[in-house]
Amino acid sequence: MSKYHFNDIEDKWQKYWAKNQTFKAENKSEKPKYYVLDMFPYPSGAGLHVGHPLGYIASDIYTRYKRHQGFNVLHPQGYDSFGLPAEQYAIQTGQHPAKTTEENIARYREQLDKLGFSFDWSREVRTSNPEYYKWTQWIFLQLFDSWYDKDQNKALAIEELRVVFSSEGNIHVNAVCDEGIELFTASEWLDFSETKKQEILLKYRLTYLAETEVNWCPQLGTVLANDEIVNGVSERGGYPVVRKKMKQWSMRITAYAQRLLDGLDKIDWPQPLKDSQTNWIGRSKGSSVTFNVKDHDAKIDVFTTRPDTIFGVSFMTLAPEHDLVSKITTAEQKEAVENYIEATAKRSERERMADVKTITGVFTGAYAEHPFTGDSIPVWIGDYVLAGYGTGAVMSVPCGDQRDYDFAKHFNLPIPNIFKDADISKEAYSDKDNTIITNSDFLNDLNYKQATEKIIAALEEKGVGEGKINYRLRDAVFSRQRYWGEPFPIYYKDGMPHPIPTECLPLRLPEVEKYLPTEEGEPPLGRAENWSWDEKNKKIVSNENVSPSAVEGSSNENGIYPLELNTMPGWAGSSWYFFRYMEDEKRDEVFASKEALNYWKNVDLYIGGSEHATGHLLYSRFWVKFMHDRGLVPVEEPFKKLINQGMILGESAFVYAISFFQSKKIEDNDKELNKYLEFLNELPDLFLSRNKIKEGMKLDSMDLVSVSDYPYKDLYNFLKNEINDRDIDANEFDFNVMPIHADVSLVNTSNVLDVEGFKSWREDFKNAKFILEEDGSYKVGREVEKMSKSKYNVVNPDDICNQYGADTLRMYEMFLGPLEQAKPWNTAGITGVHGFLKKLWKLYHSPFEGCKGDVSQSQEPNDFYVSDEAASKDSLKTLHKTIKKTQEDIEHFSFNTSVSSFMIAVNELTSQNCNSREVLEPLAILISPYAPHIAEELWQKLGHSESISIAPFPKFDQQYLVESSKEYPISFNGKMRFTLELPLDLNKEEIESAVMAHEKTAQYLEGRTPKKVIIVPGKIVNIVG
RNA sequence: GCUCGAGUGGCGGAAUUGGUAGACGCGCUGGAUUCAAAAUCCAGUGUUUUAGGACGUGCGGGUUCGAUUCCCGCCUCGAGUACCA
Repeated sequence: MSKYHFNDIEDKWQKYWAKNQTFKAENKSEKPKYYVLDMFPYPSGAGLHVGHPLGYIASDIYTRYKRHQGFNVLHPQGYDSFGLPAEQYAIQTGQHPAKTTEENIARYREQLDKLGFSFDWSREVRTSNPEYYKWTQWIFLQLFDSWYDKDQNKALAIEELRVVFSSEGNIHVNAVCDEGIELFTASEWLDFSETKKQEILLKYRLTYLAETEVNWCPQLGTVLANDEIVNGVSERGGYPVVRKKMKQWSMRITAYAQRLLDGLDKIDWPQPLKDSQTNWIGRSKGSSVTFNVKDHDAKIDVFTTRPDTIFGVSFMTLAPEHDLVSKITTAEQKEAVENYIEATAKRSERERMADVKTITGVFTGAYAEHPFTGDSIPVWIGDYVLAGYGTGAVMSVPCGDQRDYDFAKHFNLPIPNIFKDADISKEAYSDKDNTIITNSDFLNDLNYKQATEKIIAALEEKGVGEGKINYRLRDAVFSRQRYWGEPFPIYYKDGMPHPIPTECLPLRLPEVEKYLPTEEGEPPLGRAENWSWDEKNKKIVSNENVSPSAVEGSSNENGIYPLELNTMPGWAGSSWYFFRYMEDEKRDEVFASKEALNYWKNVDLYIGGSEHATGHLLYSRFWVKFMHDRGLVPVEEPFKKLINQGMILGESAFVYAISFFQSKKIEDNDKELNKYLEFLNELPDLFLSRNKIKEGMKLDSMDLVSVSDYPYKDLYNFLKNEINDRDIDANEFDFNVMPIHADVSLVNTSNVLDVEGFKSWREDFKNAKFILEEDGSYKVGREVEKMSKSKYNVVNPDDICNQYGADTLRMYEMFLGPLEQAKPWNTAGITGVHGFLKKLWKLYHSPFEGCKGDVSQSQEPNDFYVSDEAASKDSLKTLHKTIKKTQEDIEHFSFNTSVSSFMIAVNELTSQNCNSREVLEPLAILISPYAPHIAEELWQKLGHSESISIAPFPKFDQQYLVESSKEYPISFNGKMRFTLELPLDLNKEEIESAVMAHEKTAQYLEGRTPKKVIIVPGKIVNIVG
């Protein structure tokens, strides 16, 4: 008999798809295109758990649906294969990261293949492959070769800048560039040495080398970008991060701040994701104000969002790192200021964050001059002012800003009030909307908006400020002091970076004998012996050939120069990979051909986690905008629609370890004390079953509980037994309870622990003892947490596939709940979905009693059998209802509800004894995006020789759903009391008379006359009264 | 603190523009089948009750004939962000 042998079926079709290249996308097609992409995985050594494929399943369903709809779909997959974990592993084991990466990828691929995804693997990319990173390096050089023109609001070739410099100097150049660039004329430019020219150009390049304050992580031995730091520690590993000045490559992403903000309106992304990018970019509108420092030839520039409060300034605060500090500090204050700077530099970022309440600062002794009143304003330094934001200086208006207020209170500085009728005795008044300015000269009696307009005009007229927009977004540090990343195609000549000619790319990672920094503190590439560039012969040569004179730029140089030792960060390769997939044939010649780029354009649907909100998703948008400016790609946004899949959480299991402590008062009696300590030392590990823990008891704490007071006597009895005939009192003990993760595979669905399995699970639990429930079992506690190896709550998809099949796993993951929501995994529930697939299988096989058609054709009971006779009206209704629902659900990414509707359909068709081809054929297509293997198998049995994957999606026909009557809910005062079946063609009056004539109506009215009768034909009847 | 999201049975979750709350599945209870188990099938399953009903979508108000859905005010949980001038 033909049972549902899912393992055989799935194996068969996975082989068939691979062999026939069923899912290969065409770059030339009559069909409309559609591009579905998953955020590509980092191939970690741990392999996949059931949480990882969630997004892949969703995108695969959508992909397969689009194919049924007649689209030419591009659905590729690859690996983000450069990264820290492989390198950390290499440091520990000495294995080349390329090797472990290769192994991890093989494992990932095997796991992915088992799930039946319809990826076009012929287009796979790996960011660590030289054929791929060749183009990452190439794009880097394009950035190196570009500057940002604010007038045209786009990136232009650096060559154009040289032309402008040669003809008119830099006076009229309006570029996004380093601050404080000296002005020069055309003739001065032409007289500059080439090195000087390079130095100047570097200040304009979109990727540039500069001494910047970076986040340095000593444990990882590398700098980190802002988005790689979570709560003041490194995202990977959780190591502390300190601030340090270093010469680093940076990306001038700030040039694109406004466009990155504006572009958000044009893309269909989840609002929370857009919000977090908006916040990250952090646009604020205000103005700059310049204050002269008294008795010094110095000016303090500040940025403020409240220029209207300028008459409320009572002091100024500089960041301790501010350049002016050393210049303006008076002799008397010198020592205090220096001590303060030293103290703040020592504090790590984390300490500064954890401790926002302590107010610290020092007076510099200097005074600034108020631009309007001419008053003297004391200049302080304080670490509440950040060096990296705005100008690193603020005009402090204590009456309007809470931090300034707190600072003023703490140091007894004056708090002048410039707000009409505002109470500032307890806190600052920061309510912009109800502001009326007073005590402010020409701003008196104006509101916030009027005052702001007027003061900006006044500042501009006086030449001491202007309206300005400020962004929180910083330029992105692009150097990493690591091995396993893309080498920069850069060498250093006379201290200036020079690009490797593009025809020489890729610049391959050199071999090193260790993956650690050098003894001199250089990055790992400093260990490479052949890591110098021969400019004349255009090749990599041994470092021995570099003559010291070459580095210093003397005249007798030999043309051989040292190569850059840093590598690129993880986001380099992931910022453009979606374009690489578009190209299938000319990958050697271009990163992607014009034809491919113009055909596929951008990703129509992108699915991945929300953790990439301010990293990958922002950098990709930046690179795409840049590439668009330089004419490399036709689009300005990479991902048209984006969906964040929610995390699948694990259900951790806990056992409860008991620790005993002696509580007997023993005074100066070592012997007595030792007796107890010795006994405690010899006690085996003890675990308490879940229900033996007193309700409300504190776990994981040092609050001890007395054994003799504990309501369950098991602990006392345990001790008594262990004490045996020793001279120790079992009542003289306290204990506490520590929950410990147990591996979920040791626990069954009723939360009962496999005690023997647990003892052999870990060596240190070998002799463990257990206090069991009354029924003799050990029950674990459960808690929903992130799925992770360290919490022992990982469920492996391979196991699920072996036991239930990939189709079941796919459907179950969808069935768990809405795609975007986080939800706990519970293996127990999978039987429902598995049972559904069995029922579906049966629908095409078992000749039911009373089924239509000639049953004798079927040779055996349970053989495949589908009738060619017309389906019943009910079955057609079921089918079309399901077509409608499925289509709507897929288009709204509501995959959980469509699984329900399949279940309903199969339940209904089963009870209708339906076995008509007319219904069962389209049903197979409907289900095929979700459960492709079983659908292919049924499709083949239905007599088709081609894959079901391109069968046209069934057409919904309204006529099968037309009802002639409706079961009306009859409500009294809004409460439904009974239902009444009435023809749908009745008008309001007819419905009313039918309802009023009904005996139950009279019963519920109890003789009252209805005040009102609400009738919505086809919906409801509500009687009020 | 700020921004965003979410609160519905024992559990995961349904409910189109306000119109029969709890679809579907798990779990649980009872039954059929079986030597027994698995598997399968059937029935029941929000709470409460004096069996008519009453109460029920985080809490308190409001709009409405009618509110899980709309409005106002709170509470709790989760995510992001963190002195941003």
